[in-house]
Amino acid sequence: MAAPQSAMSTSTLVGVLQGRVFLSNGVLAIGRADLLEVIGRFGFRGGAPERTLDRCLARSMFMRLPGGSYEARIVKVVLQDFDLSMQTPTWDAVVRHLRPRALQPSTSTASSGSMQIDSEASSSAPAARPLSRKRPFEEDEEQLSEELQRYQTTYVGFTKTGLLNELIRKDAELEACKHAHDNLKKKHVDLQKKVRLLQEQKRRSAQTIQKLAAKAKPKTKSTGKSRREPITVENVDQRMAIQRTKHNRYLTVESRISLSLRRNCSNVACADLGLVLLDDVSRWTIARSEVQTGAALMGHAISFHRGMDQDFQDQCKEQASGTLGVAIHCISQDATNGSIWQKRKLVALLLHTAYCSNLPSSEDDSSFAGSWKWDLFTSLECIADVQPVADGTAAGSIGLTHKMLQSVGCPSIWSLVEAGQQKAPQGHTTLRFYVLTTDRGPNEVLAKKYWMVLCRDNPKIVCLHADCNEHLAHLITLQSLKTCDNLLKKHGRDWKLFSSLATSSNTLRDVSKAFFQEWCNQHGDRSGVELARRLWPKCIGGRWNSIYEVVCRMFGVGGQAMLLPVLAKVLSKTPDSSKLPENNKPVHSVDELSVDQMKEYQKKMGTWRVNTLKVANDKLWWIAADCLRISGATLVQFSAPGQQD
DNA sequence: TCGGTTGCCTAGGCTCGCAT
DNA sequence: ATGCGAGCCTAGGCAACCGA
Repeated sequence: MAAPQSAMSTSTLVGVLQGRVFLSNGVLAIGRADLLEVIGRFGFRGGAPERTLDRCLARSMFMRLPGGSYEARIVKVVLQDFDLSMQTPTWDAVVRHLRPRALQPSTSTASSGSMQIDSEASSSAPAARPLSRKRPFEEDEEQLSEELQRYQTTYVGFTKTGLLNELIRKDAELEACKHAHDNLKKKHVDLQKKVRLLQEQKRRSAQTIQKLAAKAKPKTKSTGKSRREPITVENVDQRMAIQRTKHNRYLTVESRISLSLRRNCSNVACADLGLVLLDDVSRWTIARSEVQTGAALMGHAISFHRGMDQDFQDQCKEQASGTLGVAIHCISQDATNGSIWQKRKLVALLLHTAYCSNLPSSEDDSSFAGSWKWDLFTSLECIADVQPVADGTAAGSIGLTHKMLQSVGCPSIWSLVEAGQQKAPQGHTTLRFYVLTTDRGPNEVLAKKYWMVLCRDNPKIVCLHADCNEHLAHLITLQSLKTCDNLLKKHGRDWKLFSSLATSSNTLRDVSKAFFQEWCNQHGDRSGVELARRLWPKCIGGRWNSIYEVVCRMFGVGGQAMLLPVLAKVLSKTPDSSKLPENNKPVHSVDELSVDQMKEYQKKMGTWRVNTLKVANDKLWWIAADCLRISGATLVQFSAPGQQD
């Protein structure tokens, strides 16, 4: 804002800072916007600043100057008697001391001097706020002057500005002390609360210990057995009951385990299990119980393996001459099909550990020779936490195995080799056996080789391979299919058994609707609903046992006599070629790829239909399938015991 | 501390309506 | 007739809050 020239006629212009004009009589010549800000900051009379300004102007509390400026005398008191070299913080503090309730127009002449204000800080100076030293404006001039004069008499040699600065400094110190005091007070209250809580915890713990001790004492005396009885057929209802504590509020630990077992042994959602059990238990309680039970099992496994390590270390310390420690870890690991969770596979690991920290030598115990003394071993079977498969390679498999073993506290070959363990003192030996049971996937086979390489230089770690029996059934089926194909070739057949079964099942799935209708036409509606309504099962390569479902269905619906007439009728019809691009019909899709795929599919299905009809007419195909069905029953029983009818 | 409630979110499956 | 997307449902996870 430019300095109004007319203002110089009544006051002497001494400076222009940040658009504000400072006059030698201690007033500001400021613009309307600044004046409104001043009114807003000092809260003159309350109400909207605009209305306040209008009222003040009407009462000549501000003087309007030519050029759109106003003369505001709010700084008169300060400027009268002081040297005017105060910095902005000082100025703000002074204003706080002098927060006026009303502005009194003053006619007093001003003293000379100039005021310097930090322009940047000035614009963001804090708004006036009431302080402990707040005074009404009516008394401000007289009281402040009297107070300062009194101080000057006491503190001789100080200027008024110096005294004021001292007051401001003391104010700041007081504020800081108050703040620190509040903090300490709060901390004190918190600590008192914490002490009370700890005392309460201590008291309760002591009570619980007393109660448990009182409970345990008579039982151990009277029976001499463990406090917990194992679950048997007779007491299963009692042990698995859902019970609550005496206030009927909290579930007992046994009940929580029971809930989680019931949930895991059933296919009932958490939200519905309460309804099934006729207990008003929330789904969250059941979910929490599952987590707690799982955590307890994991904790037990970790505790067991730590105990094992401790036992081995104790034996090492004792330096028992000629003793042998043996640990056997049987690891079974397999992954699910892909995309089971977040587009990824999941892998599970079953671990069976048995160990004996001090196996007697054959010289010590004559009965030991020739047989293991398994009663000296302590064992545990546990399941590691399920992990998602991020890397399907052998290295990824090793990483997952290592991670899952760590999760149950069992050292892996890797961790043993890395830790340089097996450095037992002279006289004591600890042997570790790792039995790795997996499928015959290429990554698993390679991973097993990696494990063997890892421990090849360590004679105290033995790594053994084993094949999973369930996967073995698939491998046996595969081998029998190969043998069957060789025999078929010798009998002049150009089709193979698995591929012909897969082709026929795909064809039957493709024509399922027509197949059902034709079956109903030929064999009646009742037979159609019973035998032909369900979708034909699929053959899946790799899951070789899947063909048993197909051959069982083939003979379950009546074999060649029932199936062939229907198939012949359905497959003799020309396939629907209405969508083939060779026809001159308009094609909706503009996607060339999908057109190509459609053509390819139609072509393939045409070939499959011909092949299906061909093998269905061949008596040998039915005989081979029947042989497979009969011979496979045992394998399926091994592989998936619940599936066999 | 425990158990219940509520709200918000994700994933997957299914149905239905609409456009082609 | 078919493909596609919106919407709904189910199952479940997580966090915050509340009351006893």
